[in-house]
Amino acid sequence: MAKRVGISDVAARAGVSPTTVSHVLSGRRHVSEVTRARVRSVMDELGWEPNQLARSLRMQRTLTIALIVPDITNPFYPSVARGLLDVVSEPGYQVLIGNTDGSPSAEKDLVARMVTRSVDAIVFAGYYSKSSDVAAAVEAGIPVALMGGRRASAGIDVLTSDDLAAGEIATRYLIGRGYHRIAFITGASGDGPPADRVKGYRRALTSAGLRFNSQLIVREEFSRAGGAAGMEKLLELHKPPRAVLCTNDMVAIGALDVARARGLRVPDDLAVMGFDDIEAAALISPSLTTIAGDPREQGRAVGRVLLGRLAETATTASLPQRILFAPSVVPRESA
Amino acid sequence: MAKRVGISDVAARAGVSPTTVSHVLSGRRHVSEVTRARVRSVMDELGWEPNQLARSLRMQRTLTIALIVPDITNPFYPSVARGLLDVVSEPGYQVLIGNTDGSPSAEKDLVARMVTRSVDAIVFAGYYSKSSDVAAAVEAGIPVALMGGRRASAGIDVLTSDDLAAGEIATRYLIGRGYHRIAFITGASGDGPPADRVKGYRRALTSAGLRFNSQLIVREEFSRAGGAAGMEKLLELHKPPRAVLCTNDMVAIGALDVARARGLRVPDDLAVMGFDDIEAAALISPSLTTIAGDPREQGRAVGRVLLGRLAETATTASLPQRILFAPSVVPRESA
DNA sequence: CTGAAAGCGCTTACAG
DNA sequence: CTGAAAGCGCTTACAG
Repeated sequence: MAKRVGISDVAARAGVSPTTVSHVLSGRRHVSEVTRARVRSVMDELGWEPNQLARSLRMQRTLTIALIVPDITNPFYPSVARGLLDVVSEPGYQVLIGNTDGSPSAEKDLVARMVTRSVDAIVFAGYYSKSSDVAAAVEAGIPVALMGGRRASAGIDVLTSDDLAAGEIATRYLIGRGYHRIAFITGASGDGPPADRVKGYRRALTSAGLRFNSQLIVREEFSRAGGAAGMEKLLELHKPPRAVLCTNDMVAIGALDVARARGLRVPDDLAVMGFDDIEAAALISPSLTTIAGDPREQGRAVGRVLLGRLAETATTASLPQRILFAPSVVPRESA
Repeated sequence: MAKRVGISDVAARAGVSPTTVSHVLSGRRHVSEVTRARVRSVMDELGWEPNQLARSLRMQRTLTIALIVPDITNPFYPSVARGLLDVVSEPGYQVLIGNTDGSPSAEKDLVARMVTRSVDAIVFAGYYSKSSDVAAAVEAGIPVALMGGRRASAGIDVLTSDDLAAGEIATRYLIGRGYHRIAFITGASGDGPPADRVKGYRRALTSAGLRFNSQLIVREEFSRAGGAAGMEKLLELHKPPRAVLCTNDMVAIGALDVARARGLRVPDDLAVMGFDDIEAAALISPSLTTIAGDPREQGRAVGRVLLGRLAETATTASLPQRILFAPSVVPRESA
């Protein structure tokens, strides 16, 4: 590899100053037709492209967005990444990914690293996203989009799926199909998305004039085994449910395992519904009716919000927003 | 946000030169105990961390690795990304992701962009990875790891799954379980991984003393529908196969659909095997026996190779390597 | 319409 | 043991 050519090489060869070369590139000041043509041809000839590093240092922006997630291996996040890339690539941004495994120290560390790298913006998704996780970025004046947070605050826009609506929509769907005795297999109580889904379930029951029965809420692990255990418990009830909502698709698959083992017909004897629409939901048999957000669209929305922030000036800045993504039913065989 | 503090602020406050501050940070030259302690405390006090951009420009390395893939949404790639992060994060590298959709122009474009951004290394995975795709990087002296390429060349290490071995291993597994009439549902002929899998299948048959029968190779789309279509064709044969190898798991799931519809018992009447071990393979019923590489480990291997290249000097440089990843059988219910 | 010079924030030969 | 100065490769006030 020969010595990399720089702007001054181009300038010398074209018989102009680096200033002028820079201006033909940026178009930020008029350059005479002939000069411009000459510079352009020298650029092509030498194959020169401006070094982004130097440019970034000088212009104080890197055209880089950090995407910090708990586990890039969880299919939700690649879809978000895709959506983000969909909208930010065109204006020239690249995305830097960071994986935290949900560890608070890794989260802090990664945010700090991204700050020292002068990323232009950060999208942060933690299992329990809190604004304190991104304090270092906010302090440095870097706009952040928090996925899954409870509320927006200065410098932090929040974008999250509407889990309460998800629970409501799922429940209304089952009620609409004639199921009145509906159970819910969820996890340990807390106040994350699972709790919101249960809240939506209660709300939908109430507004349909159905009684909420706490016996029909069972708490298990968020796994296939948890779903199976929950289903067993429900079937031991004096009056077992006719339909069961499961806090996520893996739990629903566990519930279906039990239904199959017991010889129950799904959805006739028992309807089963999950949340998230993982890839397997469509592939198992019976296929799983579930509630889906659109992670790629969420990624796009995040990109748009951030691009908006990056285009703002101090005087045009709008208030931090909280954007909720409405989910919808993906009807399949199980309910 | 106050004006960002720089190395000269730290130096001034500690009563030393920026040179010294830099050296206490890098440890590349001795600094007296007391000075070092003073500088350190000022660093903490002001919360100063060196601006990576400036550092990169000066040191001519960015501690950044680009990962260019066709579709980050294909679960194979997030796993590779994870493995890559596993090994490169510790020494301080970050990874920049690029999505090409397999478009040759997007591939060239992304490689070029990564070069202008002075990434330290590139891992490139195309659907049909060729070294010409990364020519710009090689010219710029940036080491590249090509995933899926046919051969290594100057500046390009190749790491790829051993599809020939995969086909052989799968076939031997079926033979070992007593299946002798084994079909293969694959795609249009070509010379990518699918063709290698078929080649391995032929080789295993031959070395087991079984006859290769071209009627038992059917070519369909790489999809669930393709798998179903292929299975139908095979069942129409005068003597249908007792076992079928499918070029990937989605195709295998299509084959299983047909088996279920026809009331065939799997694996007694018909054994079905796929390749790749997608998430759904374990979740469907009967669960799918398949062949798995270990994408995360592949990502780790890529990271190690690249880190090795980055540590090399002109004199210590070793020849480009081609590394093959051996797959293994994941035995489940379907075969 | 164009250029010389300063500066983004560091590191590192060079000198003492 | 330490510092002054040059330089990484650009962009942009400032001046003409």
